[in-house]
Amino acid sequence: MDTSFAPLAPEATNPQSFRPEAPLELDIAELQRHMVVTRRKVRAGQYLYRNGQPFRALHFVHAGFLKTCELSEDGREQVTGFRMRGDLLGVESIGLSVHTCDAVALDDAEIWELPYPPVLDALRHIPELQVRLAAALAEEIRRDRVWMLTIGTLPAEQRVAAFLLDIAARLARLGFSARHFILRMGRADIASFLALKHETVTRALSHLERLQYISVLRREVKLLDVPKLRACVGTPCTIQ
Amino acid sequence: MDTSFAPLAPEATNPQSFRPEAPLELDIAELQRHMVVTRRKVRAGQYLYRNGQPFRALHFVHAGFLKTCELSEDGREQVTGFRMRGDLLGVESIGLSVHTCDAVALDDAEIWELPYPPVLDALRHIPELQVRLAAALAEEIRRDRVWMLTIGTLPAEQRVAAFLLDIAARLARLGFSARHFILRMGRADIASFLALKHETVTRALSHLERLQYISVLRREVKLLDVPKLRACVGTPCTIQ
DNA sequence: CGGATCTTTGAGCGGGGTCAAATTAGGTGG
DNA sequence: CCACCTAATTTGACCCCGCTCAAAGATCCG
Repeated sequence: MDTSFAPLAPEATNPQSFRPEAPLELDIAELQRHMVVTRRKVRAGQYLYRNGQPFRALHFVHAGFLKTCELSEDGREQVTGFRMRGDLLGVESIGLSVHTCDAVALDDAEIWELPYPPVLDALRHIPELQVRLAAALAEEIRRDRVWMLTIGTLPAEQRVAAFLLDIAARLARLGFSARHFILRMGRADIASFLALKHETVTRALSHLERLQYISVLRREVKLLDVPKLRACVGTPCTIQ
Repeated sequence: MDTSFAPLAPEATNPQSFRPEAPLELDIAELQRHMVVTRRKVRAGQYLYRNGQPFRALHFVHAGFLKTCELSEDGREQVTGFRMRGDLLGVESIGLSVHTCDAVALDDAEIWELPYPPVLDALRHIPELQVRLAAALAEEIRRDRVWMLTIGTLPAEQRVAAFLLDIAARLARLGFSARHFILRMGRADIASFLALKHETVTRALSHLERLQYISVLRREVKLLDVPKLRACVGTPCTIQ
């Protein structure tokens, strides 16, 4: 079996090198005709926004990788999602004056800020985009609920498999390799997102590797047997 | 201790007898000026809509109690929420042509149907309501994420306590008693929602009763010690 | 090189799941 | 109205998956 990572050149074959030509869902150019869209760099580890800070903009991820975290008053923390190029952050704060969660860059990121509430006025003049915003919010709800289903009905290893397939599919939509990628988050973040502990995630990954479904070395992942992974998470095999 | 339910007259003190005078978030009268709002009765156990059916309307709950269920292709099922008077159902399907989940009445319900997409056109003529819709969607996202936090970070008994406090708070907002109510759903539905098994929910309720935090008899619940329940779910006690 | 962080693995335990049975409520038709 | 049937709830006994605790690499950064 070839699960060695040696032949990988450090940068040339990096499966997630920057690719600005990937298509975007949102037509930013159209929006810019109606408001001031400012660009913002956020370093890995920095907060894009924090729980309690004033809500002044929607944040469109142009490049980079982030996580969103829900917090409780007594200090519990839950990763609620991972966001990448093309995702819109901050929509959960619409209707409020402050953010109710954290957004943290896991990678150096470039964010385009759509000032709020001006963005709502802009949408009023672009009825088509208004529907797009509602649709984007609805899709966020659907995504969250599919994860509720996953977490509520699948055991640890299958949650991890579902997580890998989700990341792979999203990277594929951006034009990256779905079979070979670098995780931008640590085991603890994956664990929190999947309602597990980091040791359990590690063990699940190790076991999936022993089954030859994937190969893992720290944050580098290769999907070796996607059909088996899909079967693992309950998607009936398309063949047969 | 008085945990007896004997003194309860069958209807007169029913903590959830119909109360149409409770205030609503959505101004239906305003909407009716722009579209045809049809009323619909749904019997307990019937589907309001099902996964895969065409998405033709948003559904406003005027009376009754419902659950929404997420389904997987391989037959797994997850209760994603319980909906009562004032809640808007179907928003998760905005942007799609079919529903992606089930909505089931747990009680005889009266639903006001806001035809879609006409409702979007109506919103275009009522800018204020357009923002309300986005805000309603955003609040749905926040609610889901708070449950992710609860399920991801609290053990079984505390999840059940959080569930009871949530139901109580929502009933209170509708003008019902927050201390004494009838659950409209079975143990299995609660369990699914909280990512537990029904026996675990039963045991948690029994234990909370033994602690004198609540009293339970089948679906009838009294909250005896709300501060202790709140402390249980991590809300720092407001009194010191 | 040295220290902090992240990942991996093992050993042991326990919370919650599984299986089973008893009890009770509710519905239905005689 | 009651007998019967079905479904919901409760409880016990047992077990296992995932958590806890601990320690040993591995990687990164100053």
